[in-house]
Amino acid sequence: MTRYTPAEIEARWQAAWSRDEVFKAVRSADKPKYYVLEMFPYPSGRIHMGHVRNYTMGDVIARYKLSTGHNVLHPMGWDAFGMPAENAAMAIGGHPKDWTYDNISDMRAQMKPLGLSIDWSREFATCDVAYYGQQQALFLDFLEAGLVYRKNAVVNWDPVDMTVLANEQVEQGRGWRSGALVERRELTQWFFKISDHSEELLEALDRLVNWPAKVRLMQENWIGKSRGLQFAFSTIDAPDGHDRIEVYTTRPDTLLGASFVGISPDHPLAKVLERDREDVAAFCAECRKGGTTEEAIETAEKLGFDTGIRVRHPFDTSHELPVYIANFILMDYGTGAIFGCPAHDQRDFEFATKYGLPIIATYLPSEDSDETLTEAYVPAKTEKVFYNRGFAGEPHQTGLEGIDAAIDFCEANGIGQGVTKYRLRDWGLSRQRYWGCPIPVVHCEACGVVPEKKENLPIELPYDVDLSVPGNPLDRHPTWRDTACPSCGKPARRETDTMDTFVDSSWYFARFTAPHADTPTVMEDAAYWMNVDQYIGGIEHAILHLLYSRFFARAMRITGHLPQGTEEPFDALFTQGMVTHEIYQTRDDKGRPVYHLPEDVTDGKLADGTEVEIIPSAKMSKSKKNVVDPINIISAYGADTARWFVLSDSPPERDVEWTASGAEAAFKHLTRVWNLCDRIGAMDKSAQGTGDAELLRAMHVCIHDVTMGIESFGFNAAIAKLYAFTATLQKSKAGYTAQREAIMTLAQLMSPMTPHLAEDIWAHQGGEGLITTAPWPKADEAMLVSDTVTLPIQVNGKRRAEITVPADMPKEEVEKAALADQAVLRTLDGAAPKKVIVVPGRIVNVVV
RNA sequence: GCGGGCGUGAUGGAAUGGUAGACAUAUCAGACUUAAAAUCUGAAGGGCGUACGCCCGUGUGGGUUCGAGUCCCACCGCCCGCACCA
Repeated sequence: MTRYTPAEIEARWQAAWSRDEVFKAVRSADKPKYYVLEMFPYPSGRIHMGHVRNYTMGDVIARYKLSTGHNVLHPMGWDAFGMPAENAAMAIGGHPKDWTYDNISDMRAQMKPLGLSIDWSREFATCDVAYYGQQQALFLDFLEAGLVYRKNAVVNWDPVDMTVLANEQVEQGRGWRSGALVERRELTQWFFKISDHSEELLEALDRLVNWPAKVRLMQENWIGKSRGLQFAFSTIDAPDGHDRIEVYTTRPDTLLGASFVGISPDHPLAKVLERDREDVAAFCAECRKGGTTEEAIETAEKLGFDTGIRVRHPFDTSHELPVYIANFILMDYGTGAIFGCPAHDQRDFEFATKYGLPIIATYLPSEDSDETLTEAYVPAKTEKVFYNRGFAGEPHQTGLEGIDAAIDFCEANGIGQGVTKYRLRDWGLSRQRYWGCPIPVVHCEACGVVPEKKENLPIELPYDVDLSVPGNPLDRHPTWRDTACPSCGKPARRETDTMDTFVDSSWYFARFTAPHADTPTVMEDAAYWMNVDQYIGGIEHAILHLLYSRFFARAMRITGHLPQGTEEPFDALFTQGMVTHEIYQTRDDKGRPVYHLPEDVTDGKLADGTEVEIIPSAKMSKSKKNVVDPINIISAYGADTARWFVLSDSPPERDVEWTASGAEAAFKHLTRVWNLCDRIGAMDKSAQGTGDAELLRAMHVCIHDVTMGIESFGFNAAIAKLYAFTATLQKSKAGYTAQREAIMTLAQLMSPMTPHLAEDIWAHQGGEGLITTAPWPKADEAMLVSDTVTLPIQVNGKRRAEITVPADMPKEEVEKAALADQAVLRTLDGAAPKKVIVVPGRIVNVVV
């Protein structure tokens, strides 16, 4: 008897796959193509279990599709620009480029032992000049097509480090290094005109039927289409040029409940007042403290400042409302000005209470409701309410009807127009950082902002930069900025902002179809391989990455870099869960938590016998030390065990908890299968046995169940079926021929998950060629149906008995048989059934 | 704050509106062994009962249905996203 030695087996089969180039993707008209893609990793330096899970899922699909006769494209690359490389350079010295490429080679070396079916010849990193140079070409084409423009936008500014901060670098309103209170500051920045495509991006969601409904819903809400009324209040005592304040409201039916007008601190009127009045300037400065995230703005204390300016109510010009500057109003949405209706908006209610403004209800639950409110009355728009201060439509109508009637009324009376707006803002791509793709434009004193010439691309990042001080090193570089104006030829200066790393990840899937081309894409390759048939990644990318990629696919189509029909680049999307682990913690002498690695804890104790506190499972993170290094697992048990376990214990869309016992159990199971193969291989080839038909029937059921499981991402359920079938085979007394067929089929069904073990079993049993390229087994339909069926019988919905009847017995017969059952008769106790429900093949319910 | 999701034994989870707890872990018992490990066999949601069986049970409270873990409403808890993290 031989032993299961994964280290030896896995190296051998990986070499065989590589030698035969079985995963190399080549265009071919003979087979249907299938493009499977997992979201590419950031090269942090170590692969983690989340990567193993993500890439194993993609690999299962890729290998399954390969064996069902598809021409599979399954590539891998690196999302390699970004802040961690700069942070590492600042923290430990070294250069972001070296750090990144070293990490890539480390991670590639850690990934290869997993035995993924990847075409490594297509590998690239987004920080390769060859990639980002093509990205610069795309940018220039987008610019020419009017898909890019410049405008002012607000950033987080650290006044001590004198640098722009990412939202992530703002901790409780302070800069993460300096600890200084963060301020908002305006800079001129580049933007993609994604908002021009709002309606399209929204409307096309309906066609993404193979996307999770929740992702589509999240994108729909993010785009945020709304219909409302835009109109102007005329002002009293306002500065010149501000005799009107335009506001947008989604609830024009509450217009008679208006008790104030609020404008953003960034509103043009606020800016004019700020210039001349110290009190306004002080208030606006106060509003600009804190981070720029919507969360920070929404959760900050609501502050208002009465400007003294008044506006006239459009319905009754003698009715005047105060104009406040308020810190919770976003300049980016609507017109940057609102009217406040405290009765029907909780935020306005709190604001009105704080500043002593009237609270005027415009609708109430019913005619006899009390008009004095203790909180805002905000019913669903579909709910029927009584309009006590309605001005359009019926007194009793839903919010939606009220809104429509109000817009009609206002338009008819010349007070504004009904307009459709979107919450989606244009995508700011400028970053004041070194380690990103340089934006290929030049600033010329005579010509202004001039696009670089394509023949001057790529604009390469300089290597000699100083990252020891905060801020953008490109700005401080002695010579890199100096260039000639592409238009007039006079000395000019390069743009020093680089692109958001989301740009890099918005077209890499298209680049994989022609990864080494000297144009961004090659039409024939894109036409053949696009779209991605199955995209797999984390739910955290549900909005931004996926929306940006959808926009980019459209922009690339418009600029001729992708063929028609690729506007939605991902045909199917799957969002997988995280890998979690318990956290082991002790306390130091000051009571602060000290974390311990799982490998240092046995039975809840450290090596010295100290008991650890066990904190329930959480996302694996270095800081909590609840990490298991895949490399350790692979060297202890092999890649097949790691792959099997990450798929086995939880549904793929949910989190999976890594447990040492689970990993060990996976290994034991694979050993069992190996031993089973060994035993069958040693059988007398002419041996006859009993139960051949039962074994083969179970095998066909297993083929059916596992195939369905893989196709529907039910990997954990598929694995459960494989466990059950292995047990059946182990106990089987069938003859050699049937057992050999069973073990070879079992190996095939396991091969997407545990490809190395499967290859070895296949070879051991004398299978032809590689199991990887062998055709997927087909379930024989005739073997799946059985002659009899066992039906549970319920009385009033409670299970009381079961009967076994022929599968094709007519309903009436089943009903008779059920009512004749002893246990049923006893339960009925003479009562006459009112109704009998027979669901063929499922259940019988007797109602009394 | 806003948007989205999730909640089932000791644990991870299974279950086209149709027998809740498949499969696995941990636990217990048995076989093998001088013993342990490994391996194999079996038990097992809670309660009552000698047993046939009965009652309760999918976060909480309601509702729809012949029938609800699954659909609807409200609440509680946890997780993800919020536009410069990737």
